[in-house]
Amino acid sequence: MKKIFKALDDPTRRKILDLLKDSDLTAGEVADHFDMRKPSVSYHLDLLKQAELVVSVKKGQYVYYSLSTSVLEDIVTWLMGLKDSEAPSSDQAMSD
Amino acid sequence: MKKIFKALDDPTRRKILDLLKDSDLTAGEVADHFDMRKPSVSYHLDLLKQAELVVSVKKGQYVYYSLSTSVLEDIVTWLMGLKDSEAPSSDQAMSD
DNA sequence: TATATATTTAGATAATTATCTAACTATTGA
DNA sequence: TCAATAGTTAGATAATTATCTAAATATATA
Repeated sequence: MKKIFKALDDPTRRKILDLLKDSDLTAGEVADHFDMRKPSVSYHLDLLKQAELVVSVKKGQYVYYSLSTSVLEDIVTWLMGLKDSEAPSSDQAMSD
Repeated sequence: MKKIFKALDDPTRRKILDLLKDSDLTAGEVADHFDMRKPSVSYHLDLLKQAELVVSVKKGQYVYYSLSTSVLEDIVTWLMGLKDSEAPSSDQAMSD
């Protein structure tokens, strides 16, 4: 969870996720959407990968990135848990 | 959304939200749950307040904090939007 | 009124993060 | 084989963030 929250706390990374929502993209194609050097975009892609929000597949000289949103389950569950405070509090340590 | 993602990207603040899920607390009571000085906790409470994830009410010399999760709607909607648009590519077809 | 308690504000500092340039690896194709 | 292209890694730096101590504000109470 820690890494996912961190990954989501950045406008560039959130925009990358939105882009990948529409279609898989190479690292270069992702970079084309930003006014930023490629190594910086690579850095953001790496953080998204660490959070397991994206996966990458190398095809020849290209690296394709695509969304992988199964890890969002936990976060959505936690957020919904905040919303109905009357729920039985199975107090697991997601906060750390 | 920016401020909400920022507010959520910290273990102390996430734990504060979990605490407030169970009951409203004064700033001091919140601080008691952490190995951290009161001004630091006050700082975190302020960020949560800026994100409108908590509200505070002063009663005498105490300040009570409570959860205010309506702003989570947007985030949950956005997250679910990412999930829904999964797999535009060569992945497995959905089973019927 | 004076003192204690609860909380926040101000200012300093250490830690973390995002960005850059330069250099490196891997792959393609002439 | 060599040059071009795609992408990442390394190292430096600026910006942001989390923490602390000291001081300020507000309230309660003896």
